[in-house]
Amino acid sequence: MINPLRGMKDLTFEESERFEYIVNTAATIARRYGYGYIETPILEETALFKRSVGESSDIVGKEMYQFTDKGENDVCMRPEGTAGIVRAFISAKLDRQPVKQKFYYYGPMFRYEKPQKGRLREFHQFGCESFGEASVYEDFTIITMIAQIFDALGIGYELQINSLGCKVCMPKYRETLVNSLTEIKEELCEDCNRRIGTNPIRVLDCKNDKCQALLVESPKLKDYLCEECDPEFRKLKALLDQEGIKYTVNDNLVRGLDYYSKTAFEFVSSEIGAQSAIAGGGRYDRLVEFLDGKPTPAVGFALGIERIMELVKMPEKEPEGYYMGAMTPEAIPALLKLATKKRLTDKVTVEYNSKGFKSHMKGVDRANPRYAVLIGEDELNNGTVWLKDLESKEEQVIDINDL
RNA sequence: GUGGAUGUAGUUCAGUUGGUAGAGCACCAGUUUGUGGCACUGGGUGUCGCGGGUUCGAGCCCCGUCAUCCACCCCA
Repeated sequence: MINPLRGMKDLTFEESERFEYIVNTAATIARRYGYGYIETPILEETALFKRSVGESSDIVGKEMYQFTDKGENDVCMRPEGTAGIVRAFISAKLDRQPVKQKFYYYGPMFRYEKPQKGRLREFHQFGCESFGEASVYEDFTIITMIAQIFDALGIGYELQINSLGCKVCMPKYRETLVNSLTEIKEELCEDCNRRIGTNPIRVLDCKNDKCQALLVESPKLKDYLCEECDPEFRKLKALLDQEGIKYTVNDNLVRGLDYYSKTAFEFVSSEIGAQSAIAGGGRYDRLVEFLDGKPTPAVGFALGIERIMELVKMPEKEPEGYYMGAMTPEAIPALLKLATKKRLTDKVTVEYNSKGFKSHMKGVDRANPRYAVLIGEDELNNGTVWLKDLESKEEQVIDINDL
């Protein structure tokens, strides 16, 4: 027997219904905010992710499904969605037009990690990317939209926000931080020491208790935000307060991907184990430019569909359509004709085996239809069908053409 | 990549000091060619993850391996 690869899952029945429900709910809301659907390739040039996500990140450093294809191209399966969308945006030369563009997408992402609860090698994200809008109002709007999606799905969450600064304030802060970290270098863990050189901001995110204790005194980004970033972050908080969206400011929320700037946020759930982030995103004003486009401000997010599947409560399923069965084999062709006609408008389940009444009724219970339609010898001879409304329990024999 | 736990029927699980596999649920058939969900009767559907080893004999003990789950790490 051939099983799915490690960390990859088949979705069927309740699970696939959950998946669809989440995507549909999110897409419906995203469209109300002006987002249009975009589809980009799963396979991309490896360079795309090296330049966007960043070589210092774990995602690019050790988790990519990367290989050389038959044309000797260095390619990989996308480990996240934003890079591909930004590439598509630039490929279509949309960066040359001063028009705002908003896209939503969903689909599989691939990371070669060790699987655990809420962490798969192939997983699915739904995401939105808004291009050309530099205003913090857009950051606020996108957070509001996510909150609305989770509310619609009946999911509780905690929102964490932070500001990562911009090209003016970040370099200054970074320098100060590196100096401060270098002083306590010997006491910090191995990972942190490596990060001082590659991506010092990530040191703040270290889960090691000893490191965290040492970092209490280290310079805080919020004290270094520039004249533009500081008021914007304040404005964002004021807007969230006004909207009644609860949040906590998390100084250590630095995001795992290099391309974020200014607003960064994460939606967290306490009910799904250690992998608690159910959505994350932020602003990435410089990414378009990094990927050779004209400088274009942008903000976006992605939510983890599998993680949300564990939390969502599905609406109850209403009985729907028809179950059709025959109690004599000769009646089946007539049944098929009827089914084709009804399928123009309704869901129809047809049982091809002719069998007894009781047996059919068991099939009815399984199919959960609104109506049961059976044809026996009498009905076949008279050109009628036996029809039962499973809700009202009323039953009647009617002409086959009247159904 | 590191660590811990677990692999027995479709599923959830039991299986004693080592003696050749069992229960609930589900499923199928019948009671019942014409009123379902209930009930009763009957039916086990299995490479005990895989490969070695010890033993007269292994689901059980030993070694290896694979997979799953959980945590670290990372992140959606």
